[in-house]
Amino acid sequence: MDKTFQPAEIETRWYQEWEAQGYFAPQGGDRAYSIMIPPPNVTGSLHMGHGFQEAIMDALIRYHRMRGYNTLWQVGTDHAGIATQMVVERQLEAAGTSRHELGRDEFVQKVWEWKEQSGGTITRQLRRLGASLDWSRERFTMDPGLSEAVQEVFIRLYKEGLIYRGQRLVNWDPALHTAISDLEVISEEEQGHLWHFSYPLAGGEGHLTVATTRPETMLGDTAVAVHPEDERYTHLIGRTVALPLTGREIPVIADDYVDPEFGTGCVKITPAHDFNDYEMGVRHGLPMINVLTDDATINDEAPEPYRGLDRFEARKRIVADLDALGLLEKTEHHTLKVPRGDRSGVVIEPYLTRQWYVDARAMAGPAIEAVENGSIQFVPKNYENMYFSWMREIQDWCISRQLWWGHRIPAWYDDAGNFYVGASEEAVRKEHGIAADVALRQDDDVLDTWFSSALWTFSTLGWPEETEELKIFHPSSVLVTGFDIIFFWVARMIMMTLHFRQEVPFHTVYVTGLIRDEEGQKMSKSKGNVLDPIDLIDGIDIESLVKKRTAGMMQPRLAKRIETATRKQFPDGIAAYGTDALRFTFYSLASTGRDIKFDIGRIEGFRNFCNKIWNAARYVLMNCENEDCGADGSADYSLSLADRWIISRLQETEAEVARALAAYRFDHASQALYEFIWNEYCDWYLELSKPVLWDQDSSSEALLGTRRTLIRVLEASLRLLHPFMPFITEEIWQTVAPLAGKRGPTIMLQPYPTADDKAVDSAANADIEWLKGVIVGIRNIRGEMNIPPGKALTVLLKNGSEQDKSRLEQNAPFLRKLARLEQISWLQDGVEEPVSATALVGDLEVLVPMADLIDRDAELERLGRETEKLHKEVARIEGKLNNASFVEKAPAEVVAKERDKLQAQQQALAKLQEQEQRIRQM
RNA sequence: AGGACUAUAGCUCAGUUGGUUAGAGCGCUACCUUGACAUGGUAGAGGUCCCCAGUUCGAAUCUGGGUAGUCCUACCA
Repeated sequence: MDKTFQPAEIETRWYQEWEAQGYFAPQGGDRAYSIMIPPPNVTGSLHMGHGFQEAIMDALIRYHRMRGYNTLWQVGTDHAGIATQMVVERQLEAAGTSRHELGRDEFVQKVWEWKEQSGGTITRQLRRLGASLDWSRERFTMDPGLSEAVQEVFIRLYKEGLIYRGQRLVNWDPALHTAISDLEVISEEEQGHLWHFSYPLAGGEGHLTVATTRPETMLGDTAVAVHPEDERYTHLIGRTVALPLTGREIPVIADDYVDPEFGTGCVKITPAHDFNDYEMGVRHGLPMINVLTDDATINDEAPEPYRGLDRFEARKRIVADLDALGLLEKTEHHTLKVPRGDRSGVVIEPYLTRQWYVDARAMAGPAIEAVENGSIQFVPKNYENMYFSWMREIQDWCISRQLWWGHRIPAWYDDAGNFYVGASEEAVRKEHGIAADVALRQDDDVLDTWFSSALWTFSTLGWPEETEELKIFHPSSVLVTGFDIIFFWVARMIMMTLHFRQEVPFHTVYVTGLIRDEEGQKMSKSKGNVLDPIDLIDGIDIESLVKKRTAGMMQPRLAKRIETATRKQFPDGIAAYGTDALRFTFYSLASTGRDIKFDIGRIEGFRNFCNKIWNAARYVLMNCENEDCGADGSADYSLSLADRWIISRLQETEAEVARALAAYRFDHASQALYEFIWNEYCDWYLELSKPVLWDQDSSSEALLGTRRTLIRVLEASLRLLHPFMPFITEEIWQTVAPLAGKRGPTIMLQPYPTADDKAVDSAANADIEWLKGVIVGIRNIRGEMNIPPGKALTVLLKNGSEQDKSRLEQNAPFLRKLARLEQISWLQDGVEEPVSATALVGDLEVLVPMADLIDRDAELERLGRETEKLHKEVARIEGKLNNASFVEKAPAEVVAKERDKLQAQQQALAKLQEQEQRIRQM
């Protein structure tokens, strides 16, 4: 074995082996456990959020697989309609063409080509993470099978009246030329203006003043509204105003919606271009005049001078023209929320079109109930509130998109404007008796990507067929995802699955926090703070990192800033930490309900942890290979105190890990493992094994007992750790397992260690604590007094109990080795106590005679610090016990505990003060 | 505007039902290449648990009110 752990070669070798051998496929067990991966964008690449979530899923999957569950981790990718289409369109643009030039069929063909070409990236990256996904069952949302499920769902929902087609205002993306759902609109505050315009009353005496942030929509105004009880305006209700620039007259109407306090209390109403105005238009039967085109330029409904102008150009012109007419009263600065498309970034227009909708209100009821009655539980629980509040006010879901990449809507139109929903043109003709000479044209639109994702848990298992897999693996066990897609995906999955399967899609939703950079900023390309999980695994030099972060930047200034910041943070690039270290870092940071600031320092610590494990294994193998380690169980052995103790601690660790995983506390699980392996197995147990292994006089039973324990505890620890660090554990386990009497082609399919209560040995724990106390006490004196580490000390013990005496007798060799002692013995009765530095272990006094090696003043200072601490503590407890109501009201055991504590501390204090006296008299 | 979450060591974070001498990792200081590991070992320093009030014998922990930050939802033209 190398002196340091080298992950790179090990990782690829083992992953290929596992996959080739089919270890990832479900096998065995009556109990099933399944997770459906949130399908990543097929042409995307892995980011830290993926890395984090996949690490968690893989730990759960490996844990259950090892526990003997029939375990499925379903893998697949999403066609990601808008995102993918945009990428390919950009490529076409770069090549000097466009999708419209290609035509629909050829364009879709191009997208498929792009999918074939780049679709492997993310799945390769998933493999690098060690994710034990069942690749033999890989699915894609546009596979024939899944497409069939999509069509089936659409047709059935339509026939049940839960999908309908309607004309209403939608969120229109003028750059992408498609409707999008309300979830895909991001509203953020931006600086804008509030313009006040005069609308003259028809008839010429006076005017109303309206305030607007969007002057261009005035071309489509069909009313002015005031509050019905606003005394300033009640007399005008029912009259009309002459809408400037248009020559139209529009009524003044009354509506509660108007806030008399805001602006002038008069609102211009544009039902075709504003959601609230639309509602009011419907209430009052107002005409709806659409003045925009698909591109958000002014259309022919508007007066001639404005036709063909871009909306923002039109805005300027209208303000200028109104000003010229003396109708612009004032312009105020105003911050407003501007809705932008989450993909395109352009301002979204409320736009009147015909679209397909899912009646989400009807489907939300059972979905709310499933969470209320606990059929589905969110971890952490507070996300349930978020879910409820959204579900209770859910809007109908606009599912049609004016794109070419996606599941085409299974509806056909005839020239008379009738439409028919069915599986195919033939099916539609047959069902509705449409003659062959009647032309039918399929709907041009495709479905929202989330429509197919909503079916993911059951469509991947073969639905609408009643497959065996559906029976076994559905509902799935847990969904692991970020809170940002609870509405997009989780809620819709719950609705769809309940409707079509009459069962929940999953029992638990584990909601992870967001991975942010070390300053708590969201990672984004434009901020240039993105970390690629693969770079943390393989490492990257600074030049490549800078290049990667600044590639494709539109603004050179931004690129410069990113470069400077990157060079400052990573002057030497990023080291290769390996997958296991990265994964363990994710676990250690995964406390629930909290975003994660990813600090690069953490991963280094866990890389070191890998190295520690590696070297511990080297030590164990060095002492066990080619030796009898009790693998066949034939020879007699005896267990030392240390052996019994580490076995006992292993059980406790196993219990702790199980507890943590049951609660999705990966941070606790990782911490328990880290502490056990490093602070107990390596720091203490391996050291305690040395006096046995290196002693010429050790009995063969003792040697065997120690070797046996060394190897078996290591072997079990590797299995315990495997779900979190799959690669290093497999690599070491292959060599270690046979020595521990275990065989198998892979650690992956070995049983997961479970705690054996009978092996918990509290006496051994107490004895080791004593041993540690004595050693640490002596080390402390050595460290504080600057006694050279090589100098062997003579130590005297004083005031010991019978138990102390027997403990010393049994452990003297360990003390000598670990504390570097020449001799350790009891202070003889009647012998003058030498002036010493003192450590206390309970009542036992550990004396290091000062002779000439200890500095008198240094020891006095050290004792001073100790006694000061004790003084404070004694005073604190005395205060408590002198409080009558504490003694009276606190539970007796608490009071007794305080009394014991006080006594112990007082004794300790007295002893140290005595020592202080003796030294002073020197 | 409504709601959720967060505030603990220089930094990143743990802290179960109120009773701990408030912990870990990183960083820092000193010493050490001892036959697994310097990606290491030993020892040490470092905290007004955001503030105020309350409940309680007792509060990092419970309640109320602030302050600061993050996020979600809705939105006034």
